[in-house]
Amino acid sequence: MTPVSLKLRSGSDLTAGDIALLDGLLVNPRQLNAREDIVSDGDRPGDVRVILDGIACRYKVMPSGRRAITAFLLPGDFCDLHVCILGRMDHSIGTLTPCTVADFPQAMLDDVMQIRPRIARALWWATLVDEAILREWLVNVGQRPSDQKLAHLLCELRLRLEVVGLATSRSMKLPLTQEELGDTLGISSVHVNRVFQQLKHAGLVAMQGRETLFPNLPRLEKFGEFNPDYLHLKVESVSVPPLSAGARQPSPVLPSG
Amino acid sequence: MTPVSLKLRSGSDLTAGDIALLDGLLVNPRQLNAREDIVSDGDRPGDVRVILDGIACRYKVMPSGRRAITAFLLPGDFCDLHVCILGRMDHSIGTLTPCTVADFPQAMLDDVMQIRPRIARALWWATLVDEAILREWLVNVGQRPSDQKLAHLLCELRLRLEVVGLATSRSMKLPLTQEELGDTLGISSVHVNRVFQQLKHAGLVAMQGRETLFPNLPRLEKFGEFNPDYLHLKVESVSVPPLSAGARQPSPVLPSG
DNA sequence: CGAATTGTTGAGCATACTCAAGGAGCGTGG
DNA sequence: CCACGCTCCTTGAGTATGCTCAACAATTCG
Repeated sequence: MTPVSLKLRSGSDLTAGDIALLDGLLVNPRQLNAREDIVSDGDRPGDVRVILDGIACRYKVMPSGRRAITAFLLPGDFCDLHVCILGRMDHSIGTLTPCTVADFPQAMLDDVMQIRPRIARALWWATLVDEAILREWLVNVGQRPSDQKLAHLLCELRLRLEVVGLATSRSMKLPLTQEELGDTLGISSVHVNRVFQQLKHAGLVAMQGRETLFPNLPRLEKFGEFNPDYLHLKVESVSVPPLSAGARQPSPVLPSG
Repeated sequence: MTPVSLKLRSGSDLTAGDIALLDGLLVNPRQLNAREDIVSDGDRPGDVRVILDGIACRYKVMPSGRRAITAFLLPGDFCDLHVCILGRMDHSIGTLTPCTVADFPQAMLDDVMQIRPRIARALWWATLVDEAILREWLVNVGQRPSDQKLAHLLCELRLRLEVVGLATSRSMKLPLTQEELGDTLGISSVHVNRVFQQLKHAGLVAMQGRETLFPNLPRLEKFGEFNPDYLHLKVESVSVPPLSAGARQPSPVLPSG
C-alpha cells in the first residue's frame, strides 16, 4: 500500500478496490535529489505528480530573493491537482530531501473521477484539506508569537507524518533545516534557533540525533494551540484532548449587532 | 446577471445558458446586518451560501480572543462549497457590512455538476482560486513588512472588486475598518493607521469620503509586489506571456458532455 | 443631538532582525 | 585516518519594526 492510499483512507471511505486501482495508476516513479524543482513557477504540467517518499515544499520566491514556503508535501501528497483547471503554476514545488516522485496521468485522472465517484470524492477531500491547512498556517503565521508558531508547526507535521506511518506520538524524523522552518514561519533562521532552544528548555521538545522527540506532546499541543480538527481526519485524534478554550481574555469577536 | 456569474465568467467559459441556470438556482435571498454570522465554526450546513451583496469574511477566533480573518468574501463568492465534502466547518463566516446572501441548494449543486460540466469546472476554478489567494496571503502576511502588506491587500481587493463591477482602476469603495484590516494582516489596528498614512504621504493611495482612491496604481502595485497572476483571471494582464495560438486546452477534470 | 464606534497621536517597550563570528557535524579526497 | 570544505547550528550585540496602553478627535448612526 502506497502512502497515497494511506493518506486518502485517513479522511475518506475508499474500498480495497479503489485503493488497488489508485495505487496501480501511479507510474514512472523516480528519484530526485534534495533541492531540485519538481514543478516550476509558470509551468503547465501535463500529469499530476505525487510524492511517494521524502519531503518537498511549495514555495514562492519574493522579489527580494527570499523564499516563502507555503506548504510541505509529505509522502502521499499530490503536488498539483489544481493545475488541470488553473493551467499555469503560480508557484514552484521543490524537494527538500531526496524524494521519490511518481506521476498520475491526467487522462487516467479524468476517467477515474467519472467511473469511481468515491475516488473523485477522496481527491476533492485532499484538495480541501490542503486549503484548510493553508487557512491554519495563515492564522499561525499571522497571529501567533514565534514560539507558538514553531510549536504549532511541529505538532502539525508530527500528526501528518503519523498518518502515513512516519511518526509516533513520541518522535518523528524531521530532516528540515532551521532556515526552511524560518522560510515557512516568516521568521529568520537565527530566531528559529533561539525559539527552538526555548522549547527545549521548557521540556516541550528534545532532539536525539535527527529525531525530534516529544517528551510531553499534550503540553506542546496546548502551548501551540494545536487543534487537529482542521486536518479533517476520520480517526478521532489520538493524542489530543479538546483544546480547553481556557480563554485568557474571552473578548467578543463579532459583537452582537 | 448576478455577481456570481460575473465572477465565474471572469475565469472560466460559461455560456449564456449556464449563466441563466446558475442564477436561477440561487434561492432564498435575504438581508443580513453587519457583524452577523452566516455560518459558524462547527456548523454542518446543508446548502451552500453565496454572497450577492456586501462584504463578509472567513475568520477564526484564537484562544486569546483575537480574531484572525482568513478571507474576504465579495459579491459572487461562495461561502462553503467545501463543506459538502469536509462536513464540519473549521472556521466561521460573518458579515462585515450589511449583506445579501442567497442559498445554492446542495441537491441542485450535485445535479448541476453532473449535467453541466462547464459549471462544475467553473466551481472547481473558484475553489482553486480561493486556494491560490490563500497562498498569496500566507506569503504576504508572513514575509512582507507592514506597508507592503497593506499595499498588496488593497491591490487585490481593488482588482477583485473590479471583476464584479464595484471598482475601477481609479477608486473603490471599501467599507472595512482599520481593525478589520489589522486582523487580516496580522498587525494591530494602530499600526494599520500609521502605515496607511505612510501610503497616503507617499501618494500611493488617497481617501475621498469612503472611497479609496488610487492616484498611481502601477506604483502601488509595484510597491506591494502585486502580481495578479495568482487570481487566474482570463483577462490577461501585464506580465503574462501570451498563450501560443492553438494552445492546448487543459483537459477537463470533471466529466465533459 | 448624544452615544458608540472608528480613527489618530504619543510614549515606552518587546519581539524579532541583521550582521558577524565561531563551532559542530559530515562527506570527500589525499 | 585525518584534513579540508561545506552546510548548518549557535551565540552575541546593536537596531528596527511593530506592540500596548492611553487619551483624544472625528465620524457615524440612532
